Amino acid sequence: MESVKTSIMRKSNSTLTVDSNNNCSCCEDGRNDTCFSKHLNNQELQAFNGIVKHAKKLHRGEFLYRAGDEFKSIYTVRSGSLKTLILDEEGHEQILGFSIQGDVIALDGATQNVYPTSAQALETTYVCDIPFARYMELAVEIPSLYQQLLTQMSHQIRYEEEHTLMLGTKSAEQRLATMLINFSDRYASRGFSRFAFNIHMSRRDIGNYLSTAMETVSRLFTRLQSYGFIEVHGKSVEIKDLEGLKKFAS
Amino acid sequence: MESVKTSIMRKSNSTLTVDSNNNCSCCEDGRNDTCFSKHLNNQELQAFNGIVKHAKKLHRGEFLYRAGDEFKSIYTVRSGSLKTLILDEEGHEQILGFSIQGDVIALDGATQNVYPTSAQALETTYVCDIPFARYMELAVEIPSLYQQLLTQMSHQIRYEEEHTLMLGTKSAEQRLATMLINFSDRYASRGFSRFAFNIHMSRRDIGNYLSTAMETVSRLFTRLQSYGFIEVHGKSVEIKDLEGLKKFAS
DNA sequence: TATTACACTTGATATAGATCAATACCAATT
DNA sequence: AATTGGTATTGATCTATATCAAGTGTAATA
Repeated sequence: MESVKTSIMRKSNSTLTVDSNNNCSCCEDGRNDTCFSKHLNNQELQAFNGIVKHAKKLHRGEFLYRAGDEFKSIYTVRSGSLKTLILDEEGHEQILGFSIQGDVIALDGATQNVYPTSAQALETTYVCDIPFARYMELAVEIPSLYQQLLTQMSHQIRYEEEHTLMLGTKSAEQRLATMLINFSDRYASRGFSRFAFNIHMSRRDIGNYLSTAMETVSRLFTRLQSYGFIEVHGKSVEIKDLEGLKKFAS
Repeated sequence: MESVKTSIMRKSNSTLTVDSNNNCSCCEDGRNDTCFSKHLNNQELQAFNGIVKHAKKLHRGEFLYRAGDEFKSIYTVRSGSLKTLILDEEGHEQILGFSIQGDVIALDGATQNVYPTSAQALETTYVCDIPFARYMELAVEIPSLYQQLLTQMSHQIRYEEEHTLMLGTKSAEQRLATMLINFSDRYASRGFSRFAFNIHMSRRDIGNYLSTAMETVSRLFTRLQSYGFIEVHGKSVEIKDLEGLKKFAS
C-alpha cells in the first residue's frame, strides 16, 4: 500500500517562502486564521514580521525548548509537528498535545521566567520564533496584538479543558476515536485532507497522550479498523467512515 | 467532634467591607497577590474599582454562569467556593476545578461570545464581577491590566496542564492525596489553615474531578486515614502528616 | 422528635485496560 | 542479503478500580 505522505503536503510547506511583506507563506494564503499576522494592516505587518525569526528548523527528536530553559519566545508551527510534554517529580513524561502547522506553542511560559513544559519535534519541523519581550513592546503600539495573544491563550485553555473532558468521560476506544477526529478536523482546517494523513508520533506517545498503554492503542487501532471506521498501516491513517467514527466517539 | 468551619474563616470574609478606595476587603490585606488590583496605583485603582461590581452573592447550587450564556464578565472569588464544569455531547458533567477566594474564573470565555463552561456555587459565595468589555477598554489606558490578564491566563493554562499530568501519571489514591495537598497549599496562601479545612463539594464531585467513582473516593479517604496522613469526618479534613502525604502523592 | 431525602460508607463481584511475554515487522547499516 | 535495534502487534494473565447492592449516617423539615 502506498504512503499518503505526499497528499498531505502542500507546496507552500516545502518551499517556505517569505513574500514581499516578509510574511510567512504558511500565513499568507488565507487558510490559517490562527496566525498572529492575520488581523494586521500592511504597516503593522511589516513591524510584526520584523521581530519574527522565520523558518527555524528542527530535526526529529530535537527539542524546541525544555522545561526550565529561560523563557524567551513563543512559536508558531510552519510545517511538521511537535509534541508538548511535561515531566512529573519522578521524571515521568505526560504528553499534553501534538502541534501541527498553524498552532501556537509555549503560551504557558508567557509571564514566567522559564518554560514550564517542553516541546520536541516529531519529524523535520519548521517554526516561526516570536521573541516575547519584543512582541509585548510592539503590542503597546498595536493593541490588536494583545487581542491576538488573549485569543490564542483562551484557545489554549479551551483545548486543555476539552482534553480533560475527553480523559474524564470517554472509554479508551472513544478517546482514540476522538483524537483521530480532532486530527482530521485540524488537518482539514489547514487545507490538508480530512480523510488521509500520516501520524508522526509513536504508539507509545499516543498511549501516553490518551492515558492508555501502548499495547492497548495497538489493539484499539485494530478494533476501529474492524468496525470499518478507519484503515491503519503503521503511521498512515485513512478515515473510511467519519460519521460512524464521530457517532462512536460520543 | 467539632467543625473546623470557624477556624477557616477570616473576619474579612464575613464582613465583606469595601474601603475608602472602594477596594475589596479580600484584596486589601496584602495576602492575595493574584487579585487584579494588586499592581495598580491609587488612581488606576479608582478607575478599576469603578467598573467592578463587588460582592455579588450566590447561594449553594446557584450558577454564576452556564455554558452557552452570553459572555460578559470574568469573576474573582471573594469568599466561598465554586466548581467549574463542562458538559459533553451527551450531557455528562466533567468538573474542571474548584475555585476558592482569590481565584479568577471564566477566563476560558474571554474573546468568545458565550461561556464555554459553567460555574456553580458549592456554598454561599461572594464574587466580584468584572465586566470584560469595560476591562478591555480600561486596559488600553492602563497596560498593566493587559499584563495582569495575561498572567492570569497563563496561570490557568498551567493549572490545566498540572491537572492533566495528575490524571495521566498518578494512581487514584495519589490523585486524592495530590488534591488535598493542593487545597492545603491554596488555603495557606490565602491565610487559612494549611492543616484543617472543610471541603464543600460532595464525594461524587471529588470523584468526577479525579476521574474516579464516588465509592472509590470514600474508600481512599479511609485508606489515607488508615495510613495516618489525614483525619476525615464528612466534610472536615485535617492533615496530620503533610510530609508523608506529599511523599505518598509522588 | 420523628420523618424524609440524600450523601456516604462498606462489601461483593465484575471488567476495562494494564502488565508481562513472545513474536513480527520495518528501516537502517554492514 | 544478513544483522541489528527499535517499534508494533498479539496473546495470556492480572489488577486497580468500576459497578452493583445493601446498609448507615446526617441534615433539613414537619
